[in-house]
Amino acid sequence: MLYTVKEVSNLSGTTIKTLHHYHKIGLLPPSEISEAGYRLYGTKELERLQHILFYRELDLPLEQIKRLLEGESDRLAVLASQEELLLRRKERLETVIRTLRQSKIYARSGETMNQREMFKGFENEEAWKEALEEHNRHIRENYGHELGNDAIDVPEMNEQAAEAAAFMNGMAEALREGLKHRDDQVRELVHNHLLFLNGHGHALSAADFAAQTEFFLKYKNL
Amino acid sequence: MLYTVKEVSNLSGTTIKTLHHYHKIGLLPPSEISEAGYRLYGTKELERLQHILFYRELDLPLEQIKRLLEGESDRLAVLASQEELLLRRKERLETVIRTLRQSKIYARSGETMNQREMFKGFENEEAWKEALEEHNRHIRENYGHELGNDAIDVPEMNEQAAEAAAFMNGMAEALREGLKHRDDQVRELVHNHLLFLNGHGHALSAADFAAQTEFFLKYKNL
DNA sequence: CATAAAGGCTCCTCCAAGGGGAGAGTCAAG
DNA sequence: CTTGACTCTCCCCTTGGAGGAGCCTTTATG
Repeated sequence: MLYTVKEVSNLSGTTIKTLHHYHKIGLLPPSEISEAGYRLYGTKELERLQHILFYRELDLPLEQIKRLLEGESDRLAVLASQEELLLRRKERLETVIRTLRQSKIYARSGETMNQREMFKGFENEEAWKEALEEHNRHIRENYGHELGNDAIDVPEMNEQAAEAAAFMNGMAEALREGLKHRDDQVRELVHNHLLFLNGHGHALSAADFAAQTEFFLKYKNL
Repeated sequence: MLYTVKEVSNLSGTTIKTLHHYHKIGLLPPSEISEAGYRLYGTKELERLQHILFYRELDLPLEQIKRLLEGESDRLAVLASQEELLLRRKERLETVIRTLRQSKIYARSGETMNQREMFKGFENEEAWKEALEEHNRHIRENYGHELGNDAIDVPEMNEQAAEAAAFMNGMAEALREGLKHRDDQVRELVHNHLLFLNGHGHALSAADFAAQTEFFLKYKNL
């Protein structure tokens, strides 16, 4: 099966101009050229284009993409390294979003923000990696465990996260609607939460939980 | 406090050349120019630069960024709309990553992948631009009622869940290791948690949070 | 005070990654 | 065989800066 420029363009979302360009610079030559000079692309080329788009999502210069693709012919290996880079990119984006949210809080309060903090996430690559380190340290220190690069059991994490979110949302709802009417509901909510925690390696008794909440009370004036 | 080009550059991660450029095109004029012709930037300019960088993260052309910033002088409104766009961007990135993972599965199995599916997340450029257009219209008209959360934002939900899980795990860890040694750490944990909640539309003050935990105490005997 | 290093300015050229459009050939259907 | 949708090449244009030359300003130091 061979595709014309327009078909490839429609499939991939790139423009015909871009395909011309990629041909000209030798990044994506068509598999075949018809007698009339029409570019025709096959499956291999579609795969290569997909690789190119993944790399482009990371803002790599085309020249570098070309070298990367020429150096590595194993599609699976390319995909794996691209995945890692895209995840880093996502983390960067998340840092930017966190920065934005911090800025909103400061803007609302009318305070001025630390100038360094204002630009977290925008730094250049090196500073960016440092920031990631710092972030990981921050997470480690504040939340007591690695969210970073170690082997994390993702489904397990997701399950925990879903439970925690459900618990938090449930509590929030209970608070909004007035606790008095919902004693039983909240009791069950807390109970389930404790069961869940215990079922996931957190040996947390109700008494401990109460101690935790007592502890919170010391910090009313945060 | 005024900053020279180099200082702004270091703070923000932009180059001096970029600052020159933004001055030349009128996107970010310095607040003041010294007798010797040196550019000097104040806090307002840093904030504007931050806005610019947020928009640039979305690949908006500088010309459009200029118009957007000129049309809107309320920092909080700008930040709110930028947050929405960045979340959409993150969603797009997540789609791309999903596509990549799907591709890995196919590559491993040796099967060929549906050509449409191969480019999920990329093909969306048009829809993405339309969304931006729509958003621009939105910001031009009014942004008074952006607080109403209509549909459920799935990535947003996931982030909330992850934060809640991290918070819970952190607290559990702190409990296990003994709270006394970690007062400051826990204080910060709670503080960050509150910041996070506030950043996500839960108008929860420290006092409210304390009230909530007080409530927990009634259930010591679960 | 002199002097050097570091930082700043303008002006000019260059680059990547395409976009726009002209002018002309090609293909498929009626 | 004509028409409309596609395609080709060629050339110039644009965006968002980067690099460097040549010259001025500020600051630290002996």
